[in-house]
Amino acid sequence: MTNFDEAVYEVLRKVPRGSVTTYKNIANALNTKAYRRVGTSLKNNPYAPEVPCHRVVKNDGSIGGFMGHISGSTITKKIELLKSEGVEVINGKVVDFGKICWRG
DNA sequence: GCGCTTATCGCAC
DNA sequence: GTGCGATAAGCGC
Repeated sequence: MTNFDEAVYEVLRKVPRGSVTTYKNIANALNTKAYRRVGTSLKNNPYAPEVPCHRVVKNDGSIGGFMGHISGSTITKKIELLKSEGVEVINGKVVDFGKICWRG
């Protein structure tokens, strides 16, 4: 896999609606440890609707979002979308995260 | 229990 | 060749 990004998108696309995954989970799926690279690749997000970067959260269930820029423009709106899918996000954290945590 | 530091991997400059 | 970045885990206080 030359394109790390593409691999991330592919894995993320496998995540079913109403579930969330973590950077570590994706990195693990890719058999790598570049947790940070995963998010950075999601930042590019050329497959916006197909690669829901908002569906990816930290290993703790917190959105993390953008080094703390969350409240303002990026993730916040998408959180509402997540709630529409069945993923409830409160205070920037996924509810029942450990239950909807998707794992390959 | 909370906070800070170190470790890790790939990509861009 | 060096630095940086949507994290993670460990150690310290």
